[in-house]
Amino acid sequence: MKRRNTPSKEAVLDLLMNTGKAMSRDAIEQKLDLEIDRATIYRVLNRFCEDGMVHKIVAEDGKQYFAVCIKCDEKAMPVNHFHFRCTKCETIECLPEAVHFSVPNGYNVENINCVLTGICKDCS
Amino acid sequence: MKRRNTPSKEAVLDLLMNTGKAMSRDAIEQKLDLEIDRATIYRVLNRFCEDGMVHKIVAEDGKQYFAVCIKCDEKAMPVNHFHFRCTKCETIECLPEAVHFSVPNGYNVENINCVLTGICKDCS
DNA sequence: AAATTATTGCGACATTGTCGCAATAATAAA
DNA sequence: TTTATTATTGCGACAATGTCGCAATAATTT
Repeated sequence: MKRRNTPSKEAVLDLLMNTGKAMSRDAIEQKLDLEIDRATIYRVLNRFCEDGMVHKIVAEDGKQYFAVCIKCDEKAMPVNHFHFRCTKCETIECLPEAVHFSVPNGYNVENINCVLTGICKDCS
Repeated sequence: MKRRNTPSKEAVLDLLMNTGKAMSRDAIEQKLDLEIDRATIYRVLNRFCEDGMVHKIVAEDGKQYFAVCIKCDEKAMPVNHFHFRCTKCETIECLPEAVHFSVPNGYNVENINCVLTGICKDCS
């Protein structure tokens, strides 16, 4: 299962790196110059997630958002960080704020999904 | 807009109070003895939310889950608490763990949605 | 240049959540 | 009790999300 380099793959990754925010499939589709099929975009994104280059967040709107992890490393972003979704510009940012919590005995946490919703700095 | 008492309303509320967990529309539909239309269930639930009796969480599966707030008060549950979604029994619990965070200047938080996913005490 | 196989596009699908509209039923008024 | 008011329901329709199978395409290896 060796990965191959394709225009779709590069275009999506470039876009995610340039915007630096978490984007939904339709936002990606709109901002892209290329026309890429919906299913393909999801497959590309999910492959990125498998390879650990991208992480996925599900927001209150029930949609999946994808953000590059590299950006997180640059800013020394904690692994489990909060996300901020702006309802005006419809983007999601990774916040440099770690999620701290504890769970009762017997609970086994495998995944964390924390999203704060509101108006972001640029929009207020 | 005075609320009226209906069998649907009572049935849904009873169910939510008895299970004490956050349930999705389809889980509610299955566990219910009555047959209630999908749209009606959503309308009942959203009315509960408007009235502050129920709160809504969106999980990583992109679905909405609804939990009674009364239970939170009994246990002195913090307003913004973590939720735990078990992938085995497919239920969501309110955890007695408050969500603490801070946001950069200029950000205005209106809503909080924090879900931890994994295996719960009963299923492990 | 040919063979291998990862990737793509297309169509189809199940599912979620919402909305408008006419019919029904809960409550208030007579 | 009977009538009037209007909140609620059921139905159908709808847009949107995310997934999957399959045949065609194209990136990589031989």
